Amino acid sequence: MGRAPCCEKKGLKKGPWTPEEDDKLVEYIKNHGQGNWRSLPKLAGLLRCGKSCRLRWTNYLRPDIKRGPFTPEEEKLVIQLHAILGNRWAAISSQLPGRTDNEIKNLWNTHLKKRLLLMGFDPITHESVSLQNGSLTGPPSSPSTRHMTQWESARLEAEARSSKESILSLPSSTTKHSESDFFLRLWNSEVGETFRNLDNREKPASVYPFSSSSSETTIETVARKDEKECRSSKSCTEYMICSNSSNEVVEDESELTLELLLDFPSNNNDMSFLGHSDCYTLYPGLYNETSLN
DNA sequence: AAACTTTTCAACCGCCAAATT
DNA sequence: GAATTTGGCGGTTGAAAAGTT
Repeated sequence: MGRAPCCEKKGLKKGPWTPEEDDKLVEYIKNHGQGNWRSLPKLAGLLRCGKSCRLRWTNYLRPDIKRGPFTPEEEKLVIQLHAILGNRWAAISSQLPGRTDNEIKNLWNTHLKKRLLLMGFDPITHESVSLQNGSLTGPPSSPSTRHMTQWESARLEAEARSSKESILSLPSSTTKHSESDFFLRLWNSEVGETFRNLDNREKPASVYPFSSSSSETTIETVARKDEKECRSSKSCTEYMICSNSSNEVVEDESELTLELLLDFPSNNNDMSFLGHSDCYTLYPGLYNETSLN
């Protein structure tokens, strides 16, 4: 015998919520907090399914929701995160405070997807493509493999970058340093976790030379401590996109990492490796004023 | 001004993993 | 350990709004 059913299916209201219903839901949650969505409708005097109440609250009524149109910066961030995460809307929205997964999904499907297509990019793989006979053409690759490859490549480069910095004892307080390890914090945050926890069958076979469990714990601590800073910064994703503008698939990542370590600029004053180029050039013209809505 | 088309986005649906009994 | 529900997620739908003819 399991638990009681989530709600009586009969006599429940569906469709758009009325202001009165919204008031009841907000008032109830204000007084009793969220949780136990099953009993909430009855206790709040609503003829709605608990699931419907939860959706209304999380997507519309929550006080921390940022309403209004997306800023160009937010749109850039969504595009960059989508290149890495794919259609993981909840993971993407966790990096945009005040925005819901539903809102981001709608933004993608109604604006960004079309814009990328118009710019000649496949909105699934983010690869440059051309339109022939109304269909996309370009190098074949599985979207999930593409996103995993981008993750792996970006992560390895970020780890190599981090190692280089520690070897050189670069001052940790510099802005560029915090920019460069943003990816590592993202990787060790809940977003990266969705990838780390993927079934091994989906992961490219590889060796992770810097990913000992002890270092993860340390980085995770930093990640939590700096979560606020992370969320307000877009430099990591800018870097990720930049570092993955090539379409090459990483075949031997430990070797690549070694190469990256050895490929350190001979001139120690050259800090260009920290990633400060105009990363949006991956999508040339995408954010020209004329291309914005 | 009316008819038609396209776009937007809130809400629903079904699936799945985790939790509960 | 099986059966069942819950909560969360991504995909899809359809009514309303906006745009076009």
